Formats: sequence, structure tokens, C-alpha cells
Amino acid sequence: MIDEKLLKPYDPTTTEKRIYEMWEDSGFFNPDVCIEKGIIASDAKPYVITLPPPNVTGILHMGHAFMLTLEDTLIRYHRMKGFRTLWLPGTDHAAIATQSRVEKNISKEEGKSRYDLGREELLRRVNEFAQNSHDTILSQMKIFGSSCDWSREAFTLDEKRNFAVRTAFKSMYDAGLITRGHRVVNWDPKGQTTISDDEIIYEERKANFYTFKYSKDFPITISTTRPETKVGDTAVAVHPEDPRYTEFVGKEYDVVFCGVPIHIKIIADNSVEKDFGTGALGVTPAHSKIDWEIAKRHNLPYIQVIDEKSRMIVGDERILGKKVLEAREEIVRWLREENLMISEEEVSQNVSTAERTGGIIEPLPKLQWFIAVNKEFTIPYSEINGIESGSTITLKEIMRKAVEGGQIEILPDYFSKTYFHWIDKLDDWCISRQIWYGHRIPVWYRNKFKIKNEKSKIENTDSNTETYCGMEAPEGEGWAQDEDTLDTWFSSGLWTFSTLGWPQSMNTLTGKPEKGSDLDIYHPTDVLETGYEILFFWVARMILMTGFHIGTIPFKKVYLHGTVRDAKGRKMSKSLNNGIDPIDVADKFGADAGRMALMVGSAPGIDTKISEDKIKGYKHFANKVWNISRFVLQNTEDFTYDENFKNWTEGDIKLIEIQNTEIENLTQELDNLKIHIASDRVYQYIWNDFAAKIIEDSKPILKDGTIDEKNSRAQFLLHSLRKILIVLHPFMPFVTEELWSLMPFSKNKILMVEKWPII
RNA sequence: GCGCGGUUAGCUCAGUUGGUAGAGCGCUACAUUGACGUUGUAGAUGUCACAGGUUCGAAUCCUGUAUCGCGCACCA
Repeated sequence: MIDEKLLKPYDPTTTEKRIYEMWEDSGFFNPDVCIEKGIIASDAKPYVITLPPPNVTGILHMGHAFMLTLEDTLIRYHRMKGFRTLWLPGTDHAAIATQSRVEKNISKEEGKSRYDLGREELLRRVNEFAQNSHDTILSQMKIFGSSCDWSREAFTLDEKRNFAVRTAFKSMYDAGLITRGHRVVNWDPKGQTTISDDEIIYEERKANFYTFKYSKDFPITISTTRPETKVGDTAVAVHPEDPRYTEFVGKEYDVVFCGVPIHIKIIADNSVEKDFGTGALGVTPAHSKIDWEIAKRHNLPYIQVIDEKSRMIVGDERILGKKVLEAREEIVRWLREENLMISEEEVSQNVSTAERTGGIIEPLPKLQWFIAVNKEFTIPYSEINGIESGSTITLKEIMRKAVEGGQIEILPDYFSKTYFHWIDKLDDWCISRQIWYGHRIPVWYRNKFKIKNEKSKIENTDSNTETYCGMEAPEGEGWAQDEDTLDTWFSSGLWTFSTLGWPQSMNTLTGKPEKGSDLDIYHPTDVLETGYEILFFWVARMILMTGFHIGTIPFKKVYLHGTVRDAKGRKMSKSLNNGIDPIDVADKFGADAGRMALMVGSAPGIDTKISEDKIKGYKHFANKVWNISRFVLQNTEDFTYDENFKNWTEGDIKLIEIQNTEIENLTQELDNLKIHIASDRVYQYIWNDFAAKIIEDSKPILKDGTIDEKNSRAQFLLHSLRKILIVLHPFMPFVTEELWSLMPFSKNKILMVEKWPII
């Protein structure tokens, strides 16, 4: 008898939740359980994906749904192929992103800042928010069918990961790769923290380009878009071979610039372009990275004239205490009044803004922690091609060699060029942040160390300051821990191995993981599937961290998916209100339909457009599969499914061959990570070949055929349906699992762990 | 400035070593009360951005141009 469910159209909403709970109860998301229960062989090859942990900043969006779909499809496929398949889930504390989000809420609702609340209370609020986000995110992931091993779930800020972070920091500190130093860094006045170069977003804006002289008697004209910084100038740099200026090189001048006495030395430096502006550059060492470098080369002093709140800290009532933009106007007015202004020109320029807060970056000299990417060290153990154990290398070389040597393959491959290009230009990574939510820097100071955020000009590493880096606070009186926290990408960089038991599972003698530990079995992981926008932030940092700490690679393949856009190709955003909520999609069309709509035709690296029409099409498809199943069952009621049936007609043998080729091709495409083609292929076969042709042709055979013909065709339909449900399952897990449970050939087994057809 | 992509049917996009152009959606006509509210069959629409070159043969390889986009840097 046919189950009554099948007589009605497929209804995903009443099905999907029940199916997910059944999977979860089975325990088969955990590869170790699969081995225990004999589902997979105990010596099966592992297949591992570590989930890029979603930020606990709110809810999942369509991009997350895309990521989950691609990964779940790969995971389900490999699980069915008999791999020891692990999909390790987790969430990311996302330091600045989360804290600034909560700060924004607090400011809006209570009008308070983080300093009003204090460190402890703010952290309490952030943790509460993070917990809520986490819970929402997990339930959303389940709605999309994600078959992760929840027993191994991790959080970038939990205790185990904190232990890993402290361990990692200390060993990089001991190797001399993490250092503290005074440099011009990217200061975000809005977020009140430094950020790394990669967290800057450039916005093109119009600006005035002023050309002027410091004073009437000053011999050289200079240009700038930021006159307010000129009160901090200590030199004018010209090109050594610029005949216009050679006579002045080496001379020094004292001038009073808008009430501020400044001392300017004329220097010659190769970095100055003769043809830009006047060919002379006013050097402001404290507020420009380039100028800082020039100043270092020429032993020039630097004078900080802007503070952490973007206010002037020098001058008289005209500029002192004023915001930089106001001060700029004052100085421009003064230049005009004094007839020092030569010209004003409107130019478009890139303004540096902070990714998370939108604040305009103010370069400031600050004492911060850095990871030195160009500094040589000895790597004790290495499995990376081209890097010998015990050789002297740099972190940059680890990042380069791991990809260059072919151990890590990036898809699409042209992104490796972008990757190398980025490495070439890479500078030291500033890892300290003046925010409270995150991993506290495991360093303690005593004696002359002054807590930051005082309005002191420069904190320094005096010889009187004792510095201690360790896993725990040092013994003795008077130690104070560094107030700062680490860049969130520091902990994410450890993600593939910190989630698998590092560092506890490392054997310190061999430098390798203990035999039989998770780290030993499941690392390196197979595929890192993530968005191309975090290639540098995350992918590169994981390669760096894994190479340094365990001498190997974090993953073998990097699959970079594109950005999910709306039907018109616009990014989905709150302000445009063009976002599609993946949960609404699951409600309205079913998660299966949403998954297919995201996958089909979405090649790696290419942005993908999604519309309700496309999703609707795949809801129809789910129902089509439902109806195919009903047809097959209804028309084979007089026959019993025979697993070992041999008496095929010649016509059916041909169809089986075609079908086998089809499955072979599908398998190959999945193995080659061509998910966008594989998903379309399975759709094409089921609808156009199987439903439209084979089923139509079966009607007369089943009605008027000979006994043998009828028998063969009925068995073929049943066998085909079985295979169709299996090969469609990784893509559309819910509807296929539900149908499977209604089939005569399912034998009460779960489709999720059924064997992929071997041909 | 350095680097990387895209340009194929009305729309969204495939096209895997060079061999007479593909899919979905949409459109047109016909059929169908049906396993299918969500069906089937047939059909139309392409100088594969443009111009050269290599080749027996180019959407595919090379050179150049246009145009859209992305990354990095500069931003005195």
C-alpha cells in the first residue's frame, strides 16, 4: 500500500524539522559513531571540513546559507561514499564586529558608552548578546539541513581556544615573531582601537588639495589635503636629483605655523616623486606611515599633534582641542589671510575608513603588538613543500610556499595570483586591539609601565619596564596584564587545529600530533570553503599559523564562493531592504529548494544572483521528485523490489548504462568540486531524462508489454528511483530522506548513510 | 600606478586539453483532467564585446582596443 502522505503534494514545512531531528538522534553526524555502528569502516579515509565560524553578531544571511549548502553537499556526498566524514562546526566571537554592534545598541537605547559601563559590565552585555546570536545561528543552521558534528562544536573565545591562543602567542613571542613596538598604526577614532591594514576600506571622496608655504620666508612650496597635520611637520623631503631644491638640502628653518612653532629640516629622499605636486613633501612623521618611514631613515623627531579622539593637541585657541576637520578650516583660513596659499584644487582621493565602525582612520604613533612577517626564524618541523625542517625562513615564505608548492589548491585558481600579489605587498600584522571583547594579550608588565589611554604622548618600553609573556600571570608583586585584546583573526587563524585538540594533542618530542588523536586523524582538513572576501583576513592567516605551529597546511583545497546578490545584482543590505532571509526561504519554499537555487550555476569565485523565481523553480522540482516517486510506486505495486534482478530487457540495459554514465559523470564533477554543474546535472537527468522520457515511455510498456518487459521495466523504475534518491540526497537532503522512508527498498535504514552507487 | 577577472539567447549563467553554439527562467504554438495546482511536445531569438593573428578549423590560444567590475597600493 502506498503511504497516504504520497497522495498529496510535497509539503516541506511539515517534513523538514522532523527529518532533521531524526538525523540528529541517529548520531551519524559524528564520524566516530558511524564507525561504532558499523556504518563506515574503521580504517576509512577521513574527509574533513571545518566550518568557517559565523560571527555571533546576529543572524545568518543568504551568504551563510550558500556556504552551508555547499559544505553540507560535499559532506553528505563523502559520508555516503564511506569516508570518515567530519564537519566541525563553531562560531566566531568576531571581537570588534560584535563589541561595536553591542555598543551601538547600548548607545541607541541608553545613550551610554563602553566607558560609562566599564569593562566588566560591557563584557557581560556582549557575552549575553553573543550567546543569543549563537543560539539563533545554530537553529538556523539546522533549518538548512547542516549535518555538522555538534558534539565537537567550538567557539573562537571558549576556554580551549583561549588556551590555544595563549600557547600560540607565547611560542611566537619566544620565536621573536611577535614583538611590541612603537609605530604609526591605523587608529579608528570611532571604535577607539587600532586596526590592521586589511580592515581598512577605501572610500573615494572629493577633497581639496592645498598648495602653500609654511611662511613667507620659507623657500619651498608644498601641497597637502590635510593642512591641520602640518603643525606636526619636522621636515620637507625632496628628491635627491631634483635640481630645483638641491641648494636647500640640509638647511633647517624655524617657522611659526598658525601659532605653532615648528622646526623644519630639508632632506633628500628617494621616495619623493619629483612630478607629484610641487615635488616637495612636508614630512609629518607622527601622522603618516610613509612619513614615519622617512623620518626613521633621517633620524627626524616626530611630534604627535592629534589625539585618539581626532582632536588637535597643539596650538592656540584657533585649533587646540578642535576636531581635525574644524582645525583644517581654521588653518586654511589662516593660510589665505597670510597670503601663504598658492592654490586650491579639488581632487578625488581615497579616504581610509574602518571596516566595522566606518570611522575615518587617523594614523597615530602607538605602542602595539605586531607579527613580523618578514623576520627570519628557524622552523623546527615542516611538511610544507620547499621548506625543510630546521631551515631558516619567514612567515611570508610559509604562506607563499604552501600554495606555490601545490599542497594547497585555490579554486578558482586565478585567486592564487591575487593571493601572491597580496603576500608581496604584505607588511607586519598589527594584532593588538584596544577593545575588551576578545582574547586578552598574555603579557604582563611591571614598574614603569603606564596603562594606555592616558593622554600621555608616548608610552614606551623603558629598560625599567619588565615584560613577561606566559600562559598565566607571573609570580610576584606589581604585575599588570596588558589591557589589550587580540585581533579576532589571530584566534581564527588557529581554527583548523585549535578545534581538533591542539596544543594538548601535540607530542612535544616529535613535533607531531599524538597517534589516534583528533588532530592526528582529521588534520589537515580537506576543503576550506569560504567567501573570497576573506582570502587575506582568514585563509592566509590560517596558512601562516598552521605552518608555524604545526609545520603543515591547514587544508588541501580552498573553494572560494562568490557573494550572493539580489536579482538585480546588488549586494543584499539592510539599507536597500533587498535581502532575502534564508529562514523565510525555508518556510516558504523549503530548505531543499533554497539549497538548489543557491548551488545551480553558481561557479566558484563568481557572484551569484538569487531571486524568488529561481527558488520557486526548485520547489517545483522537489515536488516533481515527490510525484515521480508516487508514479513509480503506484505502477509497480504488483512487483516486488528485487535487489539482484538480472532479467533485464535489452532496452532497459541500455537505459541502465546511460544512467550509470550519468552517475559516473556526476561523481566526477563532485570530486572535482564542480558543485554548480553537478547540481544542475542531477536536476536535468531527473526531470528531462527520467521523468519526461523514461516514465512516459514506461506507460505503454507497463500496460501492454510482455511479462518479461513489464517485469524488467518495473524493476528498472524501482532501481532507478532508489539511485535517484541516493544521488540527489546530498543536494536535497530533506525530500529525499522523507521519500526514502516510504520506499520498499529502504529497509528502515537512513538514506543519509546509504552507500553512494558504486559503478 | 601594480595585479586579477567579466563581456555568450529577453533575463541569469554553463561551456573541462580548439572540432557545426548550451541549460534554466521567460516567450510562442499545440496537446493534456493527467503520477504532477508545479504537465508534455514543438518552436523562435546568438557576427559568442570589437579588431587583428595562429590554425584545415577559434567562444576557447596569442596581440591589441573598448567597456564593466574586483583586489592591492598611492592619496605630499
